[in-house]
Amino acid sequence: MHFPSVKEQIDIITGNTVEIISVDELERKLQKSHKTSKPLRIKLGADPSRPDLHLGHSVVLRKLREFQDLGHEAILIIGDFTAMIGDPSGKSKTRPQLTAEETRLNGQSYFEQASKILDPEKTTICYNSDWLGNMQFADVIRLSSHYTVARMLERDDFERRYRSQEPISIHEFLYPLAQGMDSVHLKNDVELGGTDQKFNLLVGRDLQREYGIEPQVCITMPLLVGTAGEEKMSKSLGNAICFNDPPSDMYGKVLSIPDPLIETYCRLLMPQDHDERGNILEKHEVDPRTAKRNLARQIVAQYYSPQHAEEAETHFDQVFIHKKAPENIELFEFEEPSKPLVDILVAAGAASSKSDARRMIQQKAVTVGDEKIGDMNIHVELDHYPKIIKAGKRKFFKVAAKKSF
RNA sequence: GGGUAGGUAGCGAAGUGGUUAAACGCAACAGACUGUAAAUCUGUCGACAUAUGUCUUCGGAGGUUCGAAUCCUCCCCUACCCA
Repeated sequence: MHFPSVKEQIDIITGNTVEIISVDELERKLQKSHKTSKPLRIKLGADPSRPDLHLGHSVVLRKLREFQDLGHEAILIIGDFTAMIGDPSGKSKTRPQLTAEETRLNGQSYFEQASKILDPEKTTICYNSDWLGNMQFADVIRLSSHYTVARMLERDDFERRYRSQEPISIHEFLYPLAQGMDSVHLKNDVELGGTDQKFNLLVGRDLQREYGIEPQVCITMPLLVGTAGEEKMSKSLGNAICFNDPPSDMYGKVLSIPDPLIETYCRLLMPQDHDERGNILEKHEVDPRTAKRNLARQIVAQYYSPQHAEEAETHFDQVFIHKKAPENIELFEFEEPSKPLVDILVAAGAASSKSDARRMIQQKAVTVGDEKIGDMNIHVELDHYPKIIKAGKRKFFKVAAKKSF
C-alpha cells in the first residue's frame, strides 16, 4: 500500500474538522503508518435505532471516506447492542426496544445508505453486540470502576439535564463506557464523530489507555445546521434532508435553506476536491440564486445522478416557478362515479381528516382541474379521464373512475 | 421508607368548580409575497357534521356535584430533599 506523504495527508484530514485531539499524535501515527505501510484503523460508530441517514451524517461519513481514499481502514461499527437495550430516558419512552432482528436489518440499511459516500468494498463493518454481548456483569462493574460520576456529569447534556431535573438513567452512564469498550476491542487509531460526540470519544481514548492500548486520536466534525438555519439537522426536528429523499424533495429542500447557509453546505457537503466547489464558494454572495441551484444539483447528483439532478430541477421549476402540475403524479382510482371531494382528499392522503380537508378547501388550497374550489360539499364526477387535483402548494394527484372490464 | 413539587393537545407551557376544545410559544398546515419549500405578513390548527350542531379529551380508575382539567379516594409515573 502506498500512502501519500504525511503532510499531504494531514492537509486533507484537517479539512472541515472542528477539533483534533491531538494533531501531534495524529502526525506520529501517520508517520508510523507511512514507514511500516500499515494503514490506520479509523472508527465511526453508527446508531441503528434510527437508520434514516441525512446530510448531517454525511459530514462525518465523508471524512471517513477521505481516510479510505488515503489508504486507511474504515471501520463502521453498528451499535446494535446498545440499541437493543433501548433508551427509556426522558421523552424517548415511546421508542420501542428493538429486537435483534430489527437492529440487524437497520444496520444493514445504514450500511447501504452510507455506501453512497463510503467505498463499500473497503469498509469493515461490525456489530458491537459481538463483544459487548459476551461481557459478564463482573466485567461491567470492573469497566465502570474506571470512571467517576463527577466525570460523567462533565458531559454537557448530562449536566444540563441534571440541573434542570430531568431524569438520567444509570444505563445512560454506561453508554459512553460501552462505546469506549468498542475502542478497546477494536484498538483503532482514530475515532470520528460530530462535536456532540466529543465526550464519548474522549472516554474511548481514556479507556484504551487504562487497558494498555495506544490511545485513539479523536476527530470531531461540525454539526450540520438544518434547513431552517438554526438548530442542528435532525430527523425529529423535521429539518433534515435524507439520503433516501426522492431527488425532487432533496433538490427543493436544498433550495429552501437560507442564503447564508450556502457556503457552509457547500464546504461540508461536497468533496473537498469537487470541481464545482470553488465555483459555488465564489458566487454564493454575488449570485445566491445560481449558486444555490448549482449546489442543489450537485448534492442530488451525489446521491442519485447528474441526470436525476437535472430532472429534479425541471420538476422544481415547473411546480414552483411556473406553478404547473409535475409530470409523474400518482393516480387514485375509485369505484363510484361521483365522490365527495373531502373524501377524495382524505383517501389520497392529502388531508389527515375530513375536518382537515374542509379546512383546506375553505382556505382555497384545492384545485380540481383548473377550477379553484370554494365549496366543501362539492362532489367530483369521475370518469376514465383522470382529473388533476392540487391540494396546497406541492401535493398533486390524479383521480379517475376504476375501469370496470 | 419519609417529605416536597409535578404529570394538560405533536412539543413546551397557562389554567385550580361553570361564557374552557381548553390562553400563549414552537412545530405543522393553508393563503399572499418571493429566485426558493427561506424570510415576512395573514389565517387555520381534537373528531364528526356545517345553520354559531354533536361527540371524545387535560397520567389511570373510581367518587362528590345540576356541572370538574379544576374537589375527594386509590393507583401509576417523574424530579428534588431527608433517611
